[in-house]
Amino acid sequence: MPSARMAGYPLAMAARDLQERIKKLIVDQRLPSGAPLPTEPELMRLLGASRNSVREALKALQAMGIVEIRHGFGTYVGSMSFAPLIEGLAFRTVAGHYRGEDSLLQLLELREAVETGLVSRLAGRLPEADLGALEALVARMEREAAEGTGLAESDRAFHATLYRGLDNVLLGEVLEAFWDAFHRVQQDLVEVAQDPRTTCRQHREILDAVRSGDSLRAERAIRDHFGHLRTRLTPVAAAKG
Amino acid sequence: MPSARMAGYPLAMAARDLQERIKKLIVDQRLPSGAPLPTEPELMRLLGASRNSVREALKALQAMGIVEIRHGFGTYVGSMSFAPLIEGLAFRTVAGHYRGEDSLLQLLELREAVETGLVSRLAGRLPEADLGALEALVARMEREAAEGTGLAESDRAFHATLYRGLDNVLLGEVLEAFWDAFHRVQQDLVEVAQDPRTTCRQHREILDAVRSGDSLRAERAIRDHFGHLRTRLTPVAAAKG
DNA sequence: AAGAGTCAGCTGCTCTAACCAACTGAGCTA
DNA sequence: TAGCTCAGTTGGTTAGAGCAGCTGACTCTT
Repeated sequence: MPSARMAGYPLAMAARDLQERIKKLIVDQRLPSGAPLPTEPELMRLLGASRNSVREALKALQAMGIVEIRHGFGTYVGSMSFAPLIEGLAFRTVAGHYRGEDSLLQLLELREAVETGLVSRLAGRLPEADLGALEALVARMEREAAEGTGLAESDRAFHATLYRGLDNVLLGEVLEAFWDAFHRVQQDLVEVAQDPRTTCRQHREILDAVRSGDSLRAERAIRDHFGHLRTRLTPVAAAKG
Repeated sequence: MPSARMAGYPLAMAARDLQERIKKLIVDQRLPSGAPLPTEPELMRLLGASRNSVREALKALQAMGIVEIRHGFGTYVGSMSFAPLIEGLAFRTVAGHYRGEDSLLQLLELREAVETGLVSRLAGRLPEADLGALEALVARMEREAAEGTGLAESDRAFHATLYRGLDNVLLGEVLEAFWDAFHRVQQDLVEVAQDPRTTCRQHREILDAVRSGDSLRAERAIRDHFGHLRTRLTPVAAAKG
């Protein structure tokens, strides 16, 4: 005989329900990121389900970034980052690519569409501190370009810093997620042979344009940057498709 | 004694690995959305893991939209939609809201930031077919406003149709995901008492602006629309926080 | 007394084995 | 032939046992 099931709950549909009830637990108790959740045995009692069902629910929540599981330590409320979005977006793009779709190009265009729209609003409105940080990043990129080391991390930081000026954490995270997904897939799928010096020049132009306050020039700078990436991408993607 | 583990794999880390290997299976075999995956017993043999571990991996993949599980039927490659993104975004917003953050406002601003940037590029470039569809949608909204029925679905369709003109499926899906997340959270958290006639007027203005080809006017129309939503939102959100 | 090693106990992780529940399709019944 | 029933397949759930990582208190050494 299975178990003395708690009255009031239907016999099936445990799994989907469990997830909801765990989420409700977090919301109802106002648990902040990093707060400890009940242990697996406790959740079993609390939710009236078996260990397996509880674990499956937790695994799903973990995949959504809602919960963080640390072996031998405990389960915690997750950081609610967009790591799952990156994961999903990257997989979707890779799978599409191998099926002959231009999914990588679409991902790049998504970034371009969003960033061109945002950068024009930034032109002339960035605080001096941010401009300085961007300046330092471009300088770092130029140093890295001369040394021949990769400048991916600097590129990521540049874009992140740029849109920090919009003063919306959520937006910043989403853009970073797009960058991460694109970067990961690009590394997995194609060998990009970009000239680092060109990349530096383009970033400096973006910075100068934003500093000058010329919206149209800023937009054009971003579009040039992405356009360059796109031309580097298309033939390789087509050849691999 | 547990099991004769397959040689070549470390003793631990099965779970994270299993997900990767199932994803690899999909990619390597070029499985399109909807294609059937091996059954659970087959996956057990194939991956050399127990039923539980296989199921936990599948649950995680399901949460990411990579896999679709149908009880009594089979497991299939998922539609790779952004349903998980909606889930995660909605939960993040709800949780933040109950902790006193203005997360709902941030979500709205995210939509505003992206859409204002995009709509200016659309102005004057929308094919007549899309303009006609938008016209029909606004007409439907006006009818719904008069009848007093909800016009949420029309609003969703309007925004979706609008950005279809950008010719990027991915972008369209992301925007729809943002809309869905916002709509769901809004319904859960606050009672909005919007005047449907105002909403209609604003959508008609957006349409007219886009048709006229005046980028600035289109941008202003979108900003007005979101600004109106924002003013309806702020006091309630603050009161509930 | 202070430091380092050990071990008991928590935690989550994996496995096995059995049974429940949803769906399909072949075969029986009317 | 039309409809029903039932067996077989698939995923869903439970149970109990043992494995693996982390912590902190205890003990042994210095």
